[in-house]
Amino acid sequence: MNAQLQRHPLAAQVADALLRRIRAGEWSLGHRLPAETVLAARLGVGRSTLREAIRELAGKGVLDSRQGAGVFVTALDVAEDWDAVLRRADVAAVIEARIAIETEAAGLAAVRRTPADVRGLRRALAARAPAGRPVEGHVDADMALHRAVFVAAHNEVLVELFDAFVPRVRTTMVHMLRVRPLASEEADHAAHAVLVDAIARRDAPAAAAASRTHLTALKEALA
Amino acid sequence: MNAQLQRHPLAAQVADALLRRIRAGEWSLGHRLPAETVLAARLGVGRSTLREAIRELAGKGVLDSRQGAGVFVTALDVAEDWDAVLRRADVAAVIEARIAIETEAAGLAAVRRTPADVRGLRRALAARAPAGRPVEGHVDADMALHRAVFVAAHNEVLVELFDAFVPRVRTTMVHMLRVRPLASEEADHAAHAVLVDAIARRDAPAAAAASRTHLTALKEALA
DNA sequence: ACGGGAGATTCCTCAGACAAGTAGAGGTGT
DNA sequence: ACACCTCTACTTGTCTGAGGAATCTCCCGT
Repeated sequence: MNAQLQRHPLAAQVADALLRRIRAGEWSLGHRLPAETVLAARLGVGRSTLREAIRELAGKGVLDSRQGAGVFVTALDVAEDWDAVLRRADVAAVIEARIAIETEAAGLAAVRRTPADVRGLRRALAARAPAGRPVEGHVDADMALHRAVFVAAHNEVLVELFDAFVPRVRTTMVHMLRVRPLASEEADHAAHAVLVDAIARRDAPAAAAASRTHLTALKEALA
Repeated sequence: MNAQLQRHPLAAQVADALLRRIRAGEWSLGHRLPAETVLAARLGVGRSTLREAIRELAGKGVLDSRQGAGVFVTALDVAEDWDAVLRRADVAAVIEARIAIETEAAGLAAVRRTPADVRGLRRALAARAPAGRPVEGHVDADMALHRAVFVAAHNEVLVELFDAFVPRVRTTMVHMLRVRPLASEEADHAAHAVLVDAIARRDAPAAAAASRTHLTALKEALA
């Protein structure tokens, strides 16, 4: 009953318990759950708490409640979220995957970039420059520049992949920069300028190489 | 589904409204929302209704509420289903993303492969060989070989990425091979053998290059 | 300048009441 | 016997009020 770790709110605990029982097959797909008042009493929680747990699972797409009819099971398990996979994974593995997609994106961007893309890249590069800001601001500006590279590559799948990586990479970088700030702001900025210039002059190998060098250094800094 | 005819409960409407305002930038990433009592009054709904809306968004991973602190924005949009993204995306874009992760994986595999990995690769290569089978069987054997490369790279994120790509790539390849079978079975098999050999003798550049030429040819065949 | 404590703020949980919607039982007319 | 209608029991939806627990802020003493 009383779990030693109470850090999760009761509603979240109830949601977990329900999901576990659904997975176990207690209520199969399409089946109706017991009425809220009954289920709440059986679980020993208030009806509001149970309702919030149901809402949480509804948000995940597992349950669906219809007024007057009942609460129904619409899925047996949650589609695994990429964010969850990345959170669980090793930081080095995440960076390696990022190297994979970003070097390729840099090469494609050098080939496909439009004048508007180049303007966007230069603007993001300039926004990255100011020093002495809070760490979050710097990291966000950095992320914006890297995203601009993917946009210039004109490949929606790669952009989506990068976006999936952002939350995990962002928190890791913020944490790292707090513990150990960059040795040289200028060198870091110069490395990014090299990448943007390579894309601007359509030099695909140079763009890919610049991207790889930068990210490999990042990987070693974080490992 | 008859979602368009269904009248949404108030809580669901509130959840949609909140998500829309979050996307619009009214509350940025990491920012705190107004207190429940304030927000409920402003929206003209009861606190429990607002709380259920918050729970629903928490289930989607957009919001996170901490007792005593407040409700915070943890993501700007809902993690979209990857299968849906890939289904919608251009085939060429999918293959390009696959090139990105697979060339990198081939290079890493050449560095990190264990003797067991090499055995697995050779077994998968042999299983790929037999001709005159139904198309699906051939494609599945091909996928198994490519997956073995990712396994040998020892990077869980890359493996997960490949697995996410499999359904889409598989159906496309099956379709293509039905319309226009391979010109030369032997040449195709030889290309894969080159890749496996490069990994076996720890030649990372050769492995990456072999992977890239093979997949680029595939991309042009499908485009 | 630094640490500690009290108060304010915020979310968490419960209970009760009534409204709104659904589904099935049972009656009615043909 | 069959189709249709109504009525009722049940279920979810919404609101209000209360008190508890966790957190943050600010002031105070050292």
